[in-house]
Amino acid sequence: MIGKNKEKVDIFAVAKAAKVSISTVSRSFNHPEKLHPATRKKIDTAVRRLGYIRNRAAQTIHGIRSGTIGLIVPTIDHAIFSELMQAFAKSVEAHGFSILVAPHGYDLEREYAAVRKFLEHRVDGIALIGQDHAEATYQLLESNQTPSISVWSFSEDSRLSCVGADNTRAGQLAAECLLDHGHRKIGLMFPPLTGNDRARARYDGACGILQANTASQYAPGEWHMESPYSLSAAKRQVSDMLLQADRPTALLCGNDVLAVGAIYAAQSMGLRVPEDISVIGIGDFKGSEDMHPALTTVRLPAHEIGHIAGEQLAGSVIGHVTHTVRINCDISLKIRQSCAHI
Amino acid sequence: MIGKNKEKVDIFAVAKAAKVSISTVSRSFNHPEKLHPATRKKIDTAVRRLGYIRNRAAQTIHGIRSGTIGLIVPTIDHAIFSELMQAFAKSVEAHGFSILVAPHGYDLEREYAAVRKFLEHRVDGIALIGQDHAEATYQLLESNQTPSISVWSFSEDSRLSCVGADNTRAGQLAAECLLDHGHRKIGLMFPPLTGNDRARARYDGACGILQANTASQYAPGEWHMESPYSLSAAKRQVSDMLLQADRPTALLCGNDVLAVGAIYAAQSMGLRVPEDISVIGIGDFKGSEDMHPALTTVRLPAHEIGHIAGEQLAGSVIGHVTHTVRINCDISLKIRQSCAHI
DNA sequence: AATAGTTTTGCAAACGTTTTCATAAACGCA
DNA sequence: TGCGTTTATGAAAACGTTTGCAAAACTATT
Repeated sequence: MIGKNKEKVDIFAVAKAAKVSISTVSRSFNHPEKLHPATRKKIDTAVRRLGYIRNRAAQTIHGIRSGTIGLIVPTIDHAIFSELMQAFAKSVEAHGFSILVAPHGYDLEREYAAVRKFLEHRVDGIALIGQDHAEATYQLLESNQTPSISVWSFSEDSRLSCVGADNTRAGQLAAECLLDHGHRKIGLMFPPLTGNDRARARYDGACGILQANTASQYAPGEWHMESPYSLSAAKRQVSDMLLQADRPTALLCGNDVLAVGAIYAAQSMGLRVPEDISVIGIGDFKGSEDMHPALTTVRLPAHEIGHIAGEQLAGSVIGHVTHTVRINCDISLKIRQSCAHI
Repeated sequence: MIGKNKEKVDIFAVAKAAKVSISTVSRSFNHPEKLHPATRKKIDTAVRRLGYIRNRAAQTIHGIRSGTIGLIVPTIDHAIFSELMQAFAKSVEAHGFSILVAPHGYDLEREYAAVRKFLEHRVDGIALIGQDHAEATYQLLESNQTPSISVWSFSEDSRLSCVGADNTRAGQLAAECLLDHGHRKIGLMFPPLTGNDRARARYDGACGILQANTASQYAPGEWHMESPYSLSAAKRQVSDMLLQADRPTALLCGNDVLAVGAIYAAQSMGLRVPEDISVIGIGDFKGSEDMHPALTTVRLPAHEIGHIAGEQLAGSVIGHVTHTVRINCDISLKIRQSCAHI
């Protein structure tokens, strides 16, 4: 633990200190069983005394895996992705990988740049969120043999391996739930749809069901809101809408953050949820279940998705998993308190 | 964009394709101005045609920076750290770094392991959360010349450079706020204190104030709760406590997540916040302001801290910042609706 | 047309490892 | 004691870059 001498401490320094050759030192790390116990001990002591730390970069250019996996997300800063990232990180770390993260702010060009950068770092695998990516991104990934996976939305004909859930179905479930509860005047609030296949699929799913039900007045004009992915923005949006004379009896929100914002908006105006207005979300984030009223929502298993994605990606790096794999995680309607029968 | 030929495409391949030497190719990346425009163009075309991607590992062993910064956090999965990480990531990325993340689950041994691993990857800088670290971690960081920084809690005698806020003061502010509102029967709910200097400082700060006020009954026995960092756990905890005959009039929570859990607990039992029980948090996470009732809390500027930390760390990697720096970001009491006068 | 100066390019060493192959040391057995 | 094995170690090439230095190719000047 001394090792504060100016000399750079590389494998040569260790070799010298232990009076062996560098090959032996290297072997003591990679094939310790091939060493004479005494030699191993000598080396161990030298390593400790010098505070030697192996240089992965040097190993990497030798063709050995870099031991890193890249995870590119729209943003780190929101409930869904945090939960996903945590699970993903945990499972790839169990396989010994470190994880490189890059947020791109829903900008597909920046996403492309992030992929490039990660490839320069020679990551062993790359995970992206969803299926909306620049054509150049797909091409880059395809022309490289770097294993990659698309996380969060399932699709039968995804260009990449994917593990996720059926967002269209999620939107349908939410809409059906509202209809089943007797609602016909239904407002919609979704995040911006461009470059975000998850939101788009949910939206399409929901609209499909609502349109099919001729009696429902879904989202004409001001009942149809677009809100950035932010609780306070959603709250503001909904507050304005609720001021209108004719208001919907229920609100279908593209994700739980928006839904929570909607509920807070209603509550702040003195309206009761669900008596005065029903709200349904999609996602089932941490806390959605615990809030008051407990949020009715469509559960997407973020943790499970992240975990499986990590396993899959690690698996295809290590070599078990070789071909494209597509995994559809179950979603389910969680009927709680924020939707009333009408 | 063809480049799907099996041949590995390295700098030699590009050189051959462009009919120049590898030195020239290398220079075209690192000192493009030294090249004849025509040569540069030839190389550019070859690079594009072959889909060549530079190998950072090779650059790294040459002594060039790896272009990565390590960020080690207790968990990715919670509001505070997400916001911090996002801001941190954004600011270091602006300087061209990629970021390696590792969560350690509040386990200081795992934190040490993460530091080691990052050093193997030859990160250019390391950011840790708070000041509680294994002695071995500190020593490792000190014997290495890798710039490092402690984020989130400020301390005048921190061993590492730090940028953060005064958590003790935060605890004090919260306690003072409750006392000012006339509360004397005050319950406390904090996350586990070991290995978490932020929570400990807040706790000590709060208790200091409460003890100094002889009239206050702070947290005897069952008013004194410890809850893991989870909304639902906090909710359960508080629900149980509120069942007791003699209950506090106010609850001081170690962070906003716990506070929100407390509020949901009260609401679910039919109690009104703040009329029946007041709640104060610490942190001011996203959404705290928007909830109903709006959460009274002590604001710690997560975004600002993350941003400044990123700038500082990038700065000391690049070389401007050379000596230890300690930055104390302002905190402030946000009086909103969840605390009543008594 | 020759010279000096400048720009552009190439050669080769260096970076810190891993690994193949060859050699040296140790061992078991007749 | 000597032989054939087995086990442990070392020498050197390879990995994909960057860069100092020197050579070559231009430009400008006379």
